Amino acid sequence: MDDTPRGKVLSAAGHLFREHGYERTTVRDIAAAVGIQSGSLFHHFASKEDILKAVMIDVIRFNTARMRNALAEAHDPQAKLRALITCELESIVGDTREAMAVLVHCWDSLSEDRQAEVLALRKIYEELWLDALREAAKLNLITVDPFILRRLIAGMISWSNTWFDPRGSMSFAELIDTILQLVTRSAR
Amino acid sequence: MDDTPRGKVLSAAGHLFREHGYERTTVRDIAAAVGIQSGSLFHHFASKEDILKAVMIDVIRFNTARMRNALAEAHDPQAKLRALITCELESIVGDTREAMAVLVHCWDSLSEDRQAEVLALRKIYEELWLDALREAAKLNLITVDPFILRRLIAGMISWSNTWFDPRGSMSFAELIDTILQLVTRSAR
Amino acid sequence: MDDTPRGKVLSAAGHLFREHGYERTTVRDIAAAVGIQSGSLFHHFASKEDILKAVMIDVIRFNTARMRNALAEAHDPQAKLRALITCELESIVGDTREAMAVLVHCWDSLSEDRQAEVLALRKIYEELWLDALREAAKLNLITVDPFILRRLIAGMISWSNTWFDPRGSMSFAELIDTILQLVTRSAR
Amino acid sequence: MDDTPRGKVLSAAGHLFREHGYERTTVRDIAAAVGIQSGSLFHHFASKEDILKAVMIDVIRFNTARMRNALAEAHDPQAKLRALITCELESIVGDTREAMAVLVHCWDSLSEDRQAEVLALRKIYEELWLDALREAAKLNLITVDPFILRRLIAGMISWSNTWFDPRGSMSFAELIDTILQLVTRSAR
DNA sequence: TATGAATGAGCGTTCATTCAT
DNA sequence: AATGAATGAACGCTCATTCAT
Repeated sequence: MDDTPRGKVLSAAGHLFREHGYERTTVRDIAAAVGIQSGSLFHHFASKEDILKAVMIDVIRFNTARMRNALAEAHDPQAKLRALITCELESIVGDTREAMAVLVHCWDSLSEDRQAEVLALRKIYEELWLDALREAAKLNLITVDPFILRRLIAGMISWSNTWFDPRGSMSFAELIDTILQLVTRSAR
Repeated sequence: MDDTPRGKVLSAAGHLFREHGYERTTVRDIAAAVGIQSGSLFHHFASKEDILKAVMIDVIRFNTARMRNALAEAHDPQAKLRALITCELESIVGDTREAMAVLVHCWDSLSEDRQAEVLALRKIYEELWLDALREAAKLNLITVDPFILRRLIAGMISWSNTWFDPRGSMSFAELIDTILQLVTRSAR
Repeated sequence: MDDTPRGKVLSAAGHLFREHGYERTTVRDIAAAVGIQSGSLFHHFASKEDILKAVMIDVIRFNTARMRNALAEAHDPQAKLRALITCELESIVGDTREAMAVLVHCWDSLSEDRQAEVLALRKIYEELWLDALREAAKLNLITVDPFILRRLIAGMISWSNTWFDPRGSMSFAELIDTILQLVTRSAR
Repeated sequence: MDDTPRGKVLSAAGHLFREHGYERTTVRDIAAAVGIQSGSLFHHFASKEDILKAVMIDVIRFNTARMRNALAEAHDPQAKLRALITCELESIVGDTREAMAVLVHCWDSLSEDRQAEVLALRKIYEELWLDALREAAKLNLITVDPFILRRLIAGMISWSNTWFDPRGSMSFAELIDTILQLVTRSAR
């Protein structure tokens, strides 16, 4: 994705944090994956935790931007809902899969200070969801309280990284439809 | 819950693993929480990982038993579904909240051997869900494939431990109803 | 050999000390070999080191007595030399093999105080050798200084536990003859 | 001998292993003797056991080379025998005294894998001895089977580190002569 | 005597971080 | 920027010994 030293570190770290967890990954592992010495990492990042924070921030920024773009092309509430589900599923099981898994899984490894920084960006992302859900609620497209529904959807989607395989019996598009049906048919 | 040394260790470990994660919790932390020396832990458990395994096994056994009891008193598919959702939500946000969070969150900290042992018990628990969902599918109570639906439900419920507060705007009973509606109304 | 608890402990300890060394053998290993709990060992011996000391003292006493008996039946210097070599070889490769290996191998694991106690008994044993060698020197049966020769012989014999196998190409009797020849033919 | 960090560690370890044994020597003892922190040891050696292995391998290599040089200047079987005894005695009571004592005394502390590595080098060294003894046997310089005689000599020489003192009543040269006489005069 | 839970000091080893080069 | 040796605190675990029962 990114050919700079910083980008290569982040990509390797994302992969390793996801595979072995944050604390079981050593800075030597990351450095070795990039092809440098562990001491050299500290010219690019002040600490191991800062690498983790950067992985998280980058992926949130990237997916927020992608979601904004998708929403810009969706012209009714139903289409917006589909766009949101599609984008979030894509982020969870697609290209940013590893960094997203890190975001969920390694959250507690981040100090409170750094959690707050990440949370500020996350909030912007969540507002996109809540705006669309509130609009859908007004039109009775959904009946469950937007705040609650957002959390139930987040659970379904984020959990899908533990089991969904695009080469399995259910396609990516079918999964989107299934979730959308669960969420909206309940409004009939 | 359990006044034996073993029980006290497991309860303290569950709490600490959940709060700080498995690797950030030291055996000295656990011992201190119980009021013994760290070396004494090893009279009860062969290793730190065995403590983690025991936390997981105990909570699966307990919740499998509770679910069986609830199912025994549910006499139609709809009631069974409600019983399952109630039990699992109870396990996630209620009394076994901490151990259940550990089960999900610390999974990768367990060696493959031990994962297999836990998985064997987990399979029994999942069979209970799949049996009920297959029965509900036959009656068109649900339309989504039981295997897929089980995973979507698991996502919603397990994620609820990150946000649900029984003292908040939504009660425990309302949450059960909401999930049940999402799952079954989609069948209309 | 000895059916008392003390005897069983000493026999098991000798075996384990020889096989794994003193520090790699735990009191739990010894207790398990005897069929008791590790705490119970301390009703018979004040410490692990005292067990080691007892193994050493017992084997020295036993072999000193055996040597005395053999010497009593040897009526000339040549026969006495043969008796000494035979007894010491027997102790090293025969019945007391394990305890003798412990005596040599685990010597440095003993505190200086305890070493002195064992050394006092060892001195009596060595006097038996030196008396016989001095007598042989007077008759020109040997030419090397008795004190030096005793050490060279001790080296040959004690080292034999690392390689001699009575079922191998050389018999026990042949080994005795070979050593005797090396020691006495040099006098011709 | 060697001024590199590696050399200083090996020298300190040899001294300590010899004085207190392998298991009673801690990595902190070794590090303190070298003047570094215990953790820093592990930049040079992967484990404590690897330090022991390196001590053994270094001393075998060194003494094999020395023996080869000495043999190259010995032009008849008698001279070769004297060269071998001189070199081995020198290694046992002279400059490499401590490492040689470690080689014998700490053997069982080495894992089987590492023992095999050391044994491979030791075999080369022993071949030097056996070649010379076989040649001496052909000329009736010795009568005892070379294989057996090698072991009796090894016993005498290795044991000498427990008692021989060059400042004592017997000189180094006299000890060599004494052993050579015992070994060769028996052939007359 | 025997038990077995508990102690507590110490073990080999790990690892994020520093810093002279 | 990059190196790599060094740090030093902390880790999981061991084990001889004690002692209430």
